Amino acid sequence: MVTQEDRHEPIDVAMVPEVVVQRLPLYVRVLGQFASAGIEVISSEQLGAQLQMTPAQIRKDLSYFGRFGKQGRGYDVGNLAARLRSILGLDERWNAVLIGMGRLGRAVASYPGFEPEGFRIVAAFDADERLVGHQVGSLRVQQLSELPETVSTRDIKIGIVTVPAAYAQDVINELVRSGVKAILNYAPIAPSVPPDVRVQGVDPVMALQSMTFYLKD
Amino acid sequence: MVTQEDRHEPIDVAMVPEVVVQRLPLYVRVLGQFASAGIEVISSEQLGAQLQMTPAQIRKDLSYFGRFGKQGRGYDVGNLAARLRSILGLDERWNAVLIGMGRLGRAVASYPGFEPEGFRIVAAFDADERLVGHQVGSLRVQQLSELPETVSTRDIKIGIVTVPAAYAQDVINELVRSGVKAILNYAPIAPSVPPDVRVQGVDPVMALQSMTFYLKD
DNA sequence: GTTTGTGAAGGATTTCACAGCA
DNA sequence: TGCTGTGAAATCCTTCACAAAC
Repeated sequence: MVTQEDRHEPIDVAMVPEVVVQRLPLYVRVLGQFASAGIEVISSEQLGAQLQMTPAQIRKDLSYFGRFGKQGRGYDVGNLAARLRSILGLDERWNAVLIGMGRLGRAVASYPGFEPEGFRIVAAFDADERLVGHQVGSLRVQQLSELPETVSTRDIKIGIVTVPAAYAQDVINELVRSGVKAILNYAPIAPSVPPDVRVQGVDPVMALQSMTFYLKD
Repeated sequence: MVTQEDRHEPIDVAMVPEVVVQRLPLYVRVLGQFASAGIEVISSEQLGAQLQMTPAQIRKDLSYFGRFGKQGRGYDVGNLAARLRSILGLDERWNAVLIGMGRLGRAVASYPGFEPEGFRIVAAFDADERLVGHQVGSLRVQQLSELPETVSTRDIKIGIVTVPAAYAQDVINELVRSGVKAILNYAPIAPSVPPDVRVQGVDPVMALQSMTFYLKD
């Protein structure tokens, strides 16, 4: 028998505002924190207090995906976290390629935060001949010409770019041509990509630069 | 004589939407790219094409801060970049403290991207006694108890947090108590801070997690 | 002719406020 | 009673469209 709660209404991706999708990982995070603290049920009020947002926004955000709470009680922390992970596709494992094996690339390759969240870097590339063939952790650095082959045979949808700014757009173009659909860009540039490809920048300098506006008195 | 262009209308910070402030560093970036390419004048149309946004949005964003363009011509790349840098406070130098000198902290300490943009890490801290006193680049690792003193004597408004998730909220509380007003948080948590303190997270995992929503077919 | 700067219109997101359920 | 889920209202943000400037 299929109950209200069990039913997985297929989510119409286009109906969900992007800002809402951006906040989902945040909810997953904070639910994890509450779970670690042994809290099993939580209200939108409490979540809002922790995240410094209004309870209404949290409830509205969640309502795009289903009905996860119980009136008079709140949300089951573990269940809500699991549902959100599933909605985000975090119950799958995602293979990624890493391009650029300089200082930054090696730091990213050895970052221990990806694996426990289901992201695995399965191949590494560099344009520098001298690096090709070297072993970095469990990865052997490949030459860029092997990229399309690797992406398609290993079903890779994610590319991570850690090359110098001057090469980043070219590398991103290569990733796109190879069929990658999501790019995590560490290079300090504003890249151009086709509309069906997503880019997220990881850029500590830009993050600082937007805060200084509020710091100058 | 004070012309229209020279006049620095004092910007009412509260009047500027936050989204606009977030985009300013992006404009600075892309203007830099155009400058490097030897381009001296640029239209909102061209800027919009590069950034994949509408020309109207760029013009509207800039209009919050002044009138920087010339009708029929466009914007002087160098001048606009300089004006935006000044608006963001990027013509000042900003001192920052770094807390957490483990693997990630050392990588951040040696990241060469901060200095050329006016951000300088002037002090480093770690709770681990065994690290205190060690030299990391030009920084001597200090014990956390010296944080308030260092923040106030060296006029530090920015804190960079690279401690493990479990300690991050405590460290952020310490930074806030010491008087830091902007925090760059590398820890995978959603921290709470008072409303007069800004936080920006640098979180590659969350960036990936919001893209997978669109990847699952 | 070209492109800016900007009110006004349109669209998107957030918040309100309350019916409905546990 | 307490809290969710959600239409409707309010607010915020983007885009339009055009007068003014070069």
